[in-house]
Amino acid sequence: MCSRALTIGALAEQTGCNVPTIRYYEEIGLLPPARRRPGGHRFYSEDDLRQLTFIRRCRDFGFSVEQVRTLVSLAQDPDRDCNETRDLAQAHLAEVRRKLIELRALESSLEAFVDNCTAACAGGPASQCTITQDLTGPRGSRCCG
Amino acid sequence: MCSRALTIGALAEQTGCNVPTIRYYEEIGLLPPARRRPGGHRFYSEDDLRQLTFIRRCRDFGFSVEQVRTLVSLAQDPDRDCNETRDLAQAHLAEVRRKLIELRALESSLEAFVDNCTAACAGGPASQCTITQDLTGPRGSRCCG
DNA sequence: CTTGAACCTCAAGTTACTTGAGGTCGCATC
DNA sequence: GATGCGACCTCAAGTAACTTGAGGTTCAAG
Repeated sequence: MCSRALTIGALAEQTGCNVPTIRYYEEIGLLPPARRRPGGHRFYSEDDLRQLTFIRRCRDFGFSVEQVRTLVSLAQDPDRDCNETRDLAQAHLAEVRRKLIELRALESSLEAFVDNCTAACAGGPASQCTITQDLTGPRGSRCCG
Repeated sequence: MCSRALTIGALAEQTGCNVPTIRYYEEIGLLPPARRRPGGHRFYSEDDLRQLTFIRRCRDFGFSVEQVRTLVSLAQDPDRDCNETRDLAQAHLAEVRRKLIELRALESSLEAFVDNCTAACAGGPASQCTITQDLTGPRGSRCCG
């Protein structure tokens, strides 16, 4: 036997979750109800540790809680097809790639803003700042053009 | 004079915001209270259009509503220093770069998962899927190792 | 036996909106 | 002048995924 029991604090530490987050996961049914000590404190096994590590990693990897719920049930049901898991991961990969494209565009816009402002208007009034003007749009203050 | 008045619907269309979002921005004070027709309907000017465009663009660029609030007040106060605007943009740029790094790491992990699963276990039970196993961690099901 | 950290529950707060219910306005048509 | 109907109105509640707070209990050490 090797079931060192973990407190919720120890579990939190080992998984990188916060304590209230673990209780929250239990509340929403992402984790099964924890076993309890006579006094009411939760305790956890190594299996629980593995399961929460899995969940935590999925969340780190950007899966939504609902997606994680699916992944967990997939991982626990030996009859389910592994293609489902892969499809989920693949859909998620596509989403990550879309975000990457957006973020890269955002990065160069911001970079240009900052450089431009430093070069052109450093220290002037904010209403004349090139960043503000770029964001206000090319129409400027013209009217009924 | 050139003040074509816009309905909230037209404003929404031209800025890319949803109608309830505009009302929400008014409610939280990001937009000033709109003027009203006798019947109670809101209407907007070209200036309002420019201001909401600014706000919308800031949001698209990932600034939080609170940051946008600051940017708006900077843009409207001719006495404020433009360096504040630049600093905000720069801080935001740094954050975008952090996210980019994370996302790139995430991308390659997911890519590896998917490729691995396709190559190694396509169609097998999900509990044996390489993705599931990778996410469960290197410890596998060993105990007290 | 006392102290203090860690635990407990329950409720409310957070961000940035979206959705829904139930009712009103304005404009075009008959 | 009635009628239809789409766009508008308000107010309340829902969403994701937690976090924070209040107020009280348990456990382990000294």
